[in-house]
Amino acid sequence: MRLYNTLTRTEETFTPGPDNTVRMYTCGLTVYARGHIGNFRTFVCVDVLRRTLRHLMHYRLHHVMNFTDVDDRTIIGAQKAGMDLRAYTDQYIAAFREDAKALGLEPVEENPRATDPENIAAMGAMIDALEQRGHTYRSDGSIYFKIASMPDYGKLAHLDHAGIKPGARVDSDNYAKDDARDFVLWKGTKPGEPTWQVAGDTPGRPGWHLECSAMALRLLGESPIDIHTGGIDLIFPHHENEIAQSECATGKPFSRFWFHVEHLIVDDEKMSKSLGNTFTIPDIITSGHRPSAVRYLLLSSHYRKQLNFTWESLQQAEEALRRLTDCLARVDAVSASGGHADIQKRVAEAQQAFSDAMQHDLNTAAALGAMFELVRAINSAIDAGQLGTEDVPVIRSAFAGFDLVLGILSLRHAEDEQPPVPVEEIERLIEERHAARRRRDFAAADRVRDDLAARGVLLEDSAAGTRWKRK
RNA sequence: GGCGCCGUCGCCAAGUGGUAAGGCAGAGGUCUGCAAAACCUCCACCCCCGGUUCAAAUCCGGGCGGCGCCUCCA
Repeated sequence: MRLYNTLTRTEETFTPGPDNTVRMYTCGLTVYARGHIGNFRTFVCVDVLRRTLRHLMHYRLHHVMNFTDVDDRTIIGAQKAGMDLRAYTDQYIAAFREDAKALGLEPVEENPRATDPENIAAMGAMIDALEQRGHTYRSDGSIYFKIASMPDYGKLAHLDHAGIKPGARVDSDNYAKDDARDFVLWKGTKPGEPTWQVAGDTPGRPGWHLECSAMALRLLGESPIDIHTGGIDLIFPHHENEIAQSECATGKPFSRFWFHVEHLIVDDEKMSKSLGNTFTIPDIITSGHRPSAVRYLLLSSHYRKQLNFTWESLQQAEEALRRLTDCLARVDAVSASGGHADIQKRVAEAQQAFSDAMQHDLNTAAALGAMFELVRAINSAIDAGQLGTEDVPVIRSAFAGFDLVLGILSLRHAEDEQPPVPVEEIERLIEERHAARRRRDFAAADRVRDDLAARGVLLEDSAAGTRWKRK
């Protein structure tokens, strides 16, 4: 498949390692607050990459996504809450897991935390390697990476010293550095802060970038790993510095591919906690929308384009997704016997178009287009009475295949299994309404339908009977 | 100031050299007790101006507009 590589700024053919396994690392959430849907845009797009590699390309995955559970924000948050750092960050990891499930993220193979002892140890080992190779210096009890020691520093971000904005605040830390571009590997201990011992018993805590390099190499093995992913804002300085640390420590390239997801925008501004314009999954649910619609919306445009979040587009996503599930419900109700070569040909064409689109740098919008073209063909065939029970499994298996990659239909079905009104009650009311219709008491029948609609359940009559669905 | 991305129907969004996918919304029709769903029909000279080409939404140049990164950030 073709995949855009930030390192080369071109689309390249991606191939897995010799064992057909893809070793992938994703920079996960800093767990000082609940993640918002901008954060989750990245994770959903990475999930689609993961699913495409796994379910469409049939590669094996070894995918690591970390939790950053120690940094200024988590420390300050824990102090304010009067909690232990671990307990404080546990809450947000739990929230992440809930939201990830609501958005249909496939579990990844490993979710390390920066403060796990084996990861702290790996960071210490990396600092040792960097010290031995002469890439570090110490100042005020902290250990720094010396950028002047790495000739090709800046190759990912294409930024150099001259590109740094004059007068810009270069570092928010109160640590002494030789060069403004140098970054801290290990922050010297401060009173009241959590402390670990590494690198010749230096007390302190990890710098911003060290954990990802250390965990990626510890868990994924020898570099280069195959794909490193994250939000576009991580290109600089985070990923640039990860490259610096990892490559100077090992003497080998860190990652073959760099995959970056563009920002979610809201009101023409980046969605971010500092701007106060964020929405979380609980916010979405409170507003009466469904996580499946969020996932659909996030997949409706290309991952390398900014996506402007609006409630209108979320509603449009909701309706589009409904068209897909309504079609599949109609397919399930088909009772005529036989099979039809024409519709099965359309299915095969859609599968091809879907696969082509996904293999072309994850063109999810085009892949959805292929699904909708098939939906129209199927609906037309049903209306014309040209769909039989032999066609049904062919269609179902095609959509199951699409959904292994996109993960929207199964998510919606899971939501539908928990309607706002108990299923037994819905079924009882459908029976009541059915009786009313039989005695041609349409006023009573309509009342049942309207009442259910007010409670979030819609009824649809057809020759095959009455179907209910969530609003 | 440096680097990068983007501007396609009312809204969302593919297409990146061969004459504009798809979804939402809207209009008309068919079906229906009424709805809903579905189907059929209708709905775009692709921000502007030049240039290259037999041919450009797609390539080149110049504008205009928007966003991001250069500082913690998905």
